[in-house]
Amino acid sequence: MAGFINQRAPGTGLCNHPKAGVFMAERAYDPAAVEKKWQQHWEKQGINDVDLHAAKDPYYVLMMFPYPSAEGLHVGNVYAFTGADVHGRHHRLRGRDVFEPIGFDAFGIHSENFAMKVNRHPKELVPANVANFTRQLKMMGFMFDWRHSVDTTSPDYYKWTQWVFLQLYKAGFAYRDVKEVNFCPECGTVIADEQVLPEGTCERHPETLVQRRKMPCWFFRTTAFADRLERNLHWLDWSEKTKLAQLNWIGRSIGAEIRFAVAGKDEQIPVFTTRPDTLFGATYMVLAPDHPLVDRIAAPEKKEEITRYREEVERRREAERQGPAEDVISKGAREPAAERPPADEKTGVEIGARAVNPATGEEIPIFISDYVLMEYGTGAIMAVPAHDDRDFAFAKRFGLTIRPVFNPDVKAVEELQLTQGPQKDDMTPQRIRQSVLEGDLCWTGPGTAINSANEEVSLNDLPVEEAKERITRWLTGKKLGKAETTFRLRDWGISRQRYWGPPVPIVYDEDGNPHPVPEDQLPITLPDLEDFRPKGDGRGPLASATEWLKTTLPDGQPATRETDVMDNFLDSAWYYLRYVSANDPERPYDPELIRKWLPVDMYIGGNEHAVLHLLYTRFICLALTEAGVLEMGERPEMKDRGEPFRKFRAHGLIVKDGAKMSKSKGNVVIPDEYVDAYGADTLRLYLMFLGPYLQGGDFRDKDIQGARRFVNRLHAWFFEGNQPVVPDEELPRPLRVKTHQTIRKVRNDMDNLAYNTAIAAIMELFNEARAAEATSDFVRESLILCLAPFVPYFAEEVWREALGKPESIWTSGRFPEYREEMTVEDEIEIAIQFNGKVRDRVTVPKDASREDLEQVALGSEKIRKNLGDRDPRKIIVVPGRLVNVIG
RNA sequence: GCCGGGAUGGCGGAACUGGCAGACGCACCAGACUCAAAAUCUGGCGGUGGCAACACCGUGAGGGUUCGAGUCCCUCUCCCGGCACCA
Repeated sequence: MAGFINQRAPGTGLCNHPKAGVFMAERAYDPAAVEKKWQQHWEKQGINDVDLHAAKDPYYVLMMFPYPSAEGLHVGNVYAFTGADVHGRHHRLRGRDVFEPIGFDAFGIHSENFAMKVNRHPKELVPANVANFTRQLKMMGFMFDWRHSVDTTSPDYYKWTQWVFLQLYKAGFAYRDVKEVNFCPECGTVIADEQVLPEGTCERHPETLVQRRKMPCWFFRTTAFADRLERNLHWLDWSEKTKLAQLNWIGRSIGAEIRFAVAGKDEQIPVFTTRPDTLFGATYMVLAPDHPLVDRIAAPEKKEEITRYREEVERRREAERQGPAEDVISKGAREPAAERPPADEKTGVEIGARAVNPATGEEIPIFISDYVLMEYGTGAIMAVPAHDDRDFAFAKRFGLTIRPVFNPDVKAVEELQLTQGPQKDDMTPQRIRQSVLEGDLCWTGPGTAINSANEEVSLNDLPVEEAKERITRWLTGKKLGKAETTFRLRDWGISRQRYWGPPVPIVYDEDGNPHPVPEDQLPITLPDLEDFRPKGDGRGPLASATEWLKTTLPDGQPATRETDVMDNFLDSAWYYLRYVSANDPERPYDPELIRKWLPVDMYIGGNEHAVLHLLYTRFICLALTEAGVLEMGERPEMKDRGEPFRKFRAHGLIVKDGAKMSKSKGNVVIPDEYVDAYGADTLRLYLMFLGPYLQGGDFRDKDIQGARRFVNRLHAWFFEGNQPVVPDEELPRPLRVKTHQTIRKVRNDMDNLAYNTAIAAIMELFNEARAAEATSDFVRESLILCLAPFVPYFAEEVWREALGKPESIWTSGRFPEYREEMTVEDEIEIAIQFNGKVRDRVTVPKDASREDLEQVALGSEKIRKNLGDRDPRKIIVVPGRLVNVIG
């Protein structure tokens, strides 16, 4: 690991030869000195500080603020921040007033668990970690305006986090409820749905199974915004993969709610279905085992069986949770939890009541089964075994009626054949259709309705979509149902039975009724607790702060404080709003600055936050806007005024020598070591060069030397180059063309965050410029301005010391303009193909006509040889590219 | 199971709306400088055959469309990510 440190970075000038050393050390590139010099200089001059009020052309660049761990900045953070900083710096060179803030997300279980591990108090650890992070961030040369930094653990910050809670509470978007929630025994607290891994384990403790517990908790009504959260994704300019993850998570499904009457009782069972068109095929119903209606309608003699089934379900759930856990321990490795029992092994109990199918008037049996979940839809379904796999499996198991109401579309059946390759047996499309019609096969694909008519409505012969429409209209008219959309998304549980977070600003009167804390009493500071560890009894550590707990209502009545603290994700769900007014004691944010600077122009971060942080942040922004306490500026492309980020880009992940970095593998790249050996500029340049930024890449110790060599060569060329500097017009045309082409390419690549190819283009230009007889100021300035965002210190050194500019590149530099007519050579090389294979290459004037090109091609000796004495059958000319002679 | 993304030299990775595959960099090889090495500079560098000119093969596998396919269409394999008894 430390091997490379002992190697001398190439070309530092400090070679072993005693004679050479003195001379070279003076002139060679010394990143440590250069970077220190400009860092201090910039800080003194306030180069990175933006006057938010005076700025004329605001451009807000945001990156995901870090959790300041004890280990310090990870190369993953550096990678993420560098990409964002390059973007910000480039836009600064394009003349924008760029605001690029940073802060620290120091509250939360992460910090708290670490504190417990090392047996220290989090409040002691945070300042040291923040100081270390600050040092590292400054070292890396990011363009942060440190005057706008925030720390979520500071009462000056969390006062306003509590304020956010109160705004949501007042607007009806926050509520307290007793629900089944996820409880991580290792964390000793409730966690959000989004923090539970697909394996059913805790995000923080991937080997600990999350329990379901019924507890009183605070929730945010994310579901109230499900529709907008989903709808806006379709136009937001975000990375597709991020939007897709959110779409999956929100899970909109469009269908209908249909109410089934219970025979002989004054009760109704509403169901949600995406296939109302199959209503005539609903031959039974299923309720979730814990559906509240079950106890009201079940036949008395079934009660015992129902209770037994419920217990069985509970046991099985428990077993499912624990089974895989033991596997994990015995295997000593994390494996996905064992699958549920095969989906076709359905279980359930008939509850001895019957429902009426509103379309057929038929009485149908009602079951409870664990394949229906209380949390989704209405907790009840109409079962159409002929056209739903799960219902089909259940019906087969219990011998229930299977009534086909759709005739499978033959074309679809044929495609099914195709896509599934050669069938094992003789399941021809005809056979499949026949089986479906006989109720021996389940068909969920397209088709036309059959057996679907009553006296008032007929769906027969209609395709699926039209049938849905017609039946929904009929149901609506009869007041038996209506079109309905449901979402998978559930409300956000924000209560944490922990210490290290902002206390929920709620107090309870003696009857246990919650009251919001008046805003002028904020912040409710965290009491100093020696023992901040969770007790595991479900109550937070704050419950033991006896003095702190006691308070009064505004009218003087005694009251008790809420002991839960708020989820860490709330701290980070509004920080970008606070940045603009980081030190304002009077208000969370200055409305004028918010209108001017928000929504954020570019947000760059990791896709692992696609559903957690990014979804919560959007929710909070929509909710605050809805509550009337937030109004961002008008941006024409933002079709919803409550969306916080105009653009979001998910950067890729960085691996080490092809393997994921992890502490256990000991292959974690620590930026400091590389900065020491190569300089921050070189590390930045290398990180941006090692692969496409949006896809990530592979960090290799050897390769970083290439980046360093490039900077060395640049340094030597700028400071010791002895080419004559002539007016640009006097340079040979190819070099001038290359310069303009490069400027165009860099501009484009920067817009697409395609940093690796931008750097490659700059390297190409430099290779040509260096080989030329002479150079020009335009070439030199273009080179350094294109490269500057990657190597900010080095660029300043060149700008000031080599080019002799009086002012900083970061205030006086302007990204160069290219001229379109200068991006094309007078003469270009085109390929001559014979029958599609390149046989020759010729140089022709750039505007050669098709006829000229044909003649040139036919004149080629290679082509003549291939053609022999035949005439070409055809000639294809692609101007500017190639000529293809077909013989 | 469903939905995304990906597979290109020894390696990281380029390639606009189908148009010269392998830019740029790493590694490697040769040469220059040096007593020597390192650093630096110059040149080479997909595979096979050939002294060479050149020829053939080559973008995960197989098929197709096209004058022409890394790029478009179909099937399959493997890898990464999201969702998953969601009605």
